[in-house]
Amino acid sequence: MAQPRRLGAEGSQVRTRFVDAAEAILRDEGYHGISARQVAGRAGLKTQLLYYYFRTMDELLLALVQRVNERRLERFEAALASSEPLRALWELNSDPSAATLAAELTSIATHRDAIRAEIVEFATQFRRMQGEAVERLLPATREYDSAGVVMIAAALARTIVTESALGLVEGHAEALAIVEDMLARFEKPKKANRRASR
Amino acid sequence: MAQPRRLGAEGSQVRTRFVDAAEAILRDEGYHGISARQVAGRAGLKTQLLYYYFRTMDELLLALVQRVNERRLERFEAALASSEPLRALWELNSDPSAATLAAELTSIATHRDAIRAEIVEFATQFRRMQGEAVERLLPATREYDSAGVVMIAAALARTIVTESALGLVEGHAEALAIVEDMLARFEKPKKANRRASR
DNA sequence: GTCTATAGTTCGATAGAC
DNA sequence: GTCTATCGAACTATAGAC
Repeated sequence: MAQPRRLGAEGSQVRTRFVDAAEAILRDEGYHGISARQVAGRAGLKTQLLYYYFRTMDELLLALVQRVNERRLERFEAALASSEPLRALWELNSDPSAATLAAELTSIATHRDAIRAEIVEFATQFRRMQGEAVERLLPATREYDSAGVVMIAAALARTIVTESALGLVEGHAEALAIVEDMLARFEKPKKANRRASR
Repeated sequence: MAQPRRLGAEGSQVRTRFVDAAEAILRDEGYHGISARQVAGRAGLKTQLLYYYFRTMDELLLALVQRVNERRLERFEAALASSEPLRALWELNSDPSAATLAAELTSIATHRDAIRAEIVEFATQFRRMQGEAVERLLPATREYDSAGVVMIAAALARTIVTESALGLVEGHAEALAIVEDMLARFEKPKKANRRASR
């Protein structure tokens, strides 16, 4: 039992098209657009074909979450390798497309246990990795705990992206100015005075 | 036209019960539980009766949004009148019940124009009011812009609440420690050294 | 692997009796 | 103001032919 029908292979091109469509819908319309019919419609495929590749909608969403997470890890490594890793990390968290997707998936996670487990596990690890990276990047003389700074930055970045999508921008510019100030202060600490501006 | 059926009065007790039920569902289960049938079920009333009091589900949700906003304003005034207004403001933004509700309503706002307009308008005003209050509360010698600080605090508070509900807590304690430090530093500036702790 | 057909559920909303 | 009855649409998912 538990395996009534057989499924399309992981690497299948059609399977990928379904995941692509789910991602596009989540980005453009949000969680409410995610139904088997709409995903298939967007992919230009028959609704029932989706159930050949995924047992349930949860399975499709899980595949999307995993793909999103993998991509995020890759971009994280790239950010660390850049010449301004702190700024690159901030921009990774601020990427509208990725942040919107993450927010919608998190919203879905509220009432889908499998999705929630996957998201929470990854987010926990990812945030820890960011904390360790920032710990290495910031001067030892800094004022605040790395994990706390990463948490605050992540919360701010995602909030700005999701609010902007709604047309709510009050306070964004001012908050971004603070972030810019911090980045300018810490990104290239060479030997510069770290209590400079504002 | 546009007024096909007549509706129950604003002050009606039954009407309030529907709004109460919608609020409870949004708190406990999230946006996905908000359907006419489920709201009526929770209220112990017939589904069709809901449509006597509200023309559409949007109208019910709008009534809820307005009630939530009014309550928020009241609590804001109370916070300002407290002995530790900065802390009270932080706690207002961190209240799990209110923050969860706000987050779910915001999520719903994504694809409901009337709801979005109401939420965005209020949030804009409310954030501005908070900015002005903080501007008055913080010492003039402070480092950062009030509006920016309010934005960051609001984003952090809501994020911590919604993530905690999912079971994601990585970085929360560290971020809260930073907030505590700030509050301790600024809440009672009497004549104390403002570069004290850590 | 892809199709047609369809079961079974829930949804928002309305008509009309009482 | 509250009820019964119901429409039409969207939903997840399955059965079975090709």
